[in-house]
Amino acid sequence: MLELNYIREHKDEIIERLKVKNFNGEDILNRIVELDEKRRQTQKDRDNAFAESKRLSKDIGKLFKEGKQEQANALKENSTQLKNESRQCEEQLTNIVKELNELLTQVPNVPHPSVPKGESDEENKLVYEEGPLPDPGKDALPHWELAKKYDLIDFDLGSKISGSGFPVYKGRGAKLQRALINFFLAEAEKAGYEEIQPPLMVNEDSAFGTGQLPDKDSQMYYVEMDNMYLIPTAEVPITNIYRDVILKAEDFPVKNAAYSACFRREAGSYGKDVRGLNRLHQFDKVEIVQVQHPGKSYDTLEEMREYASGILRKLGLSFRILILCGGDTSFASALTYDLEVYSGAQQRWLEVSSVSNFEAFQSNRMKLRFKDENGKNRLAHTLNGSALALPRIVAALLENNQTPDGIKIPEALVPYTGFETIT
RNA sequence: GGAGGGAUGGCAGAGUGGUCGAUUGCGGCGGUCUCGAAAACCGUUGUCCGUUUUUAAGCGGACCGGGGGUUCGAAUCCCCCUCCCUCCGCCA
Repeated sequence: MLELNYIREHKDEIIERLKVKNFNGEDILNRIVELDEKRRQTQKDRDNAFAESKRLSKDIGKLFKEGKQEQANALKENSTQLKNESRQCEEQLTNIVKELNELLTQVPNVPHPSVPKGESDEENKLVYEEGPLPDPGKDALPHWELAKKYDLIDFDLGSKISGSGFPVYKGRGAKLQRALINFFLAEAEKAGYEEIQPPLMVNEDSAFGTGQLPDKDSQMYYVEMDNMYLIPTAEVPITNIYRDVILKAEDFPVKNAAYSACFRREAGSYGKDVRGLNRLHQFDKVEIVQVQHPGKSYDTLEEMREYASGILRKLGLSFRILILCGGDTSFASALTYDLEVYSGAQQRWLEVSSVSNFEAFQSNRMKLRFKDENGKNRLAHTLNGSALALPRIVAALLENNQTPDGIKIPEALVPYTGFETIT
């Protein structure tokens, strides 16, 4: 949610910049400014009426104490009248604020100047590439074949138990998952992130705070009986730790890491995108979250991007980094980097990490603030990134490291798996 | 799931219809004292919205878990919800 003050003063600039996200904000922002104006006028009227009736009530109380019943009763009538007036104002005000908030929650975050205009992921901008493209050879098998061959993952079994998109990891497949999670968490700890184990279901306030609601609710699994949502990422519970919190400047940077299962409905996905591990309804991920001073959040974004890159490097995976174009940047994000690894057998790039700066967009929704040098409360900036999402890492590792003698486990991972090859 | 008790300012804890945004203690901040510190003493101490003179400050309004109601007036009375505690039941 954008700050009202900011909208008031930068309306035209915001409208212009939102075009990069293909969002036409002219009508909605004009209406917001108009409602804001109305809100302030109405509040003034209401406050004046309230102030007056408050004064009267005090007088009435005094008169009663002095035993002057009749005078008091006379004043009562005045007071009742005033109350009716102020009640009308109050009602108007409630309606105005309600509409204002509804509109405000519909405006996406303003993209950073470096975000290119574009419709879809095809227009994302390549900013970095590292390592040779892996070539496992002509006879290379895609990961779903390898998973079957070595009995690592059973997709059919998952379908039986739950449905498509819920794979069952078995034996060394399960162990590989556990090894990756431990490796990622150990790396995060080394980098100064405090580990958190969050709830996997969240309430409405939390889902709203990070921006999943009201816009993306069809992407989340919803437990109607208890009005809870299964988390699509640990970002949601972790960032919401700081909802309604006022931090001290010296708390920055707040750094948390969490492993969690993630649940996504992925309505509308189809074809090669959902083959094997490419897109799942349930998957594992280690997420890193930082809360940072507004002046430093972009340095932090670079740091987090570099951190995720470092893990890929340690796993020996070639990767590239893209800046998402406006159309592909999420509702709440101002700037997002995607990290992609090359999947040798599928011969395509797979997104394994997404690192974003939300600036004050989430903070404003969840009232995450800090006391600045002058003792004033200001909104903090929030950032998060995957470090990393497991399934596509597994896909790339299996495909790129396949040899006639089996699948080689990257050296950095061996201490965690306890085996060097899958044969 | 059933029965009961509770939710007040950073924390602890008063307040059950009338100048209560709220007694008090602790903590925090500033000061006196001191070479310095402790102790003691004095002062100060939240959040949000609006507004005025466009630093800072003053003024108006809201906020005693959340929402609604009664009343001229509610932290205090009534209703609904959430969370916490105790006991019973169930249970990984």
